[in-house]
Amino acid sequence: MAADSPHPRPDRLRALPSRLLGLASMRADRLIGDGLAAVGARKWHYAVLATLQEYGPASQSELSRRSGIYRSDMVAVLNLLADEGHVERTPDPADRRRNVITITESGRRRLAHLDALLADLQKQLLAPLDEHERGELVRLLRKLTGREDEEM
Amino acid sequence: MAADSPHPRPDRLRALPSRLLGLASMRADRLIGDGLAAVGARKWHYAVLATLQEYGPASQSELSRRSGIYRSDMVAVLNLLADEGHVERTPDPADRRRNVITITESGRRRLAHLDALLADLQKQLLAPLDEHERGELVRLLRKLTGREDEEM
DNA sequence: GACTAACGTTCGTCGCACTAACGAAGCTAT
DNA sequence: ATAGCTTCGTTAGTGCGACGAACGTTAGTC
Repeated sequence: MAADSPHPRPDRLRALPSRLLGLASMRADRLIGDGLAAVGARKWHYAVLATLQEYGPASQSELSRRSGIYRSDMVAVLNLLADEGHVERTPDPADRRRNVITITESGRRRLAHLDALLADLQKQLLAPLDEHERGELVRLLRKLTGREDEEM
Repeated sequence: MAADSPHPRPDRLRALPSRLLGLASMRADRLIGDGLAAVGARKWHYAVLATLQEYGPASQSELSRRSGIYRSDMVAVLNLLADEGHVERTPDPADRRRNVITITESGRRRLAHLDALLADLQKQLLAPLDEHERGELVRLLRKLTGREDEEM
């Protein structure tokens, strides 16, 4: 191999916040993605189920706004969840443009399962940090993304 | 705006570290991506130029390892940088499989320019955080991604 | 001299964020 | 009432970043 030049200065790349964020996010994505894939789920499935359970039944576009998924992509997610029997999609009698999405009993069980799995994966993800640091990281990220308003 | 439904329970989604990381990273990506695009650059160009300047000339695969870009994708990046005259790609006489990539004077100027731009963008990115918090965030991210070894 | 491995390169895949457009349905105003 | 705007679900498609497969070329190894 070529002479590894002595790198006296730790490069700026390693300290670049945007880069660190990207790196951390990539790891997280992979960890969570793989973990969920192992049980045949994707993060959107979890997001939708959780949103449904917490906010109650909603139309697809409301789900989109609440969960952050584009309504274009919501279709496929709901198709899958409906096929698996985790949600029900019924036309809204009050507004015939809308579908009302409801979580089923099976969906609740699925969500509970995924919740446990997710909790474990988050632990793995944050393993290098101690308890206080984990809290700090979450706080900082919330502040950074403008989500620090609602208390946890 | 739509009636914000009373959400009595702060949902788990908002506090999920992996999700916050993804959100923050997306914002960062966009901010930096747009900022760099405004001057016709991409983050990989910066990464490669910075790596070259800090570690000196190297083969493409070494650049890949050092900067984190896949060697498949390195080709296009170097094509562009070479076309713009920011790097030189010459065959390595010592190993004819390799190319030696060298940063040019023009590349150095470009890098300096991008450095200034990047510094500004990072400031924008971290605007919601105070000085101490920025340091903490970087520290936590480095620890999280296993890059806390080399001091900054 | 045959095997193996690394290098640069091309091509293709996968997932994600996002846009455009469209028919169906609701809302509003004149 | 009807014309015009908006919203909803849906389809299709774009762009990009991360990643894998394979190939010809070249080095090193037995």
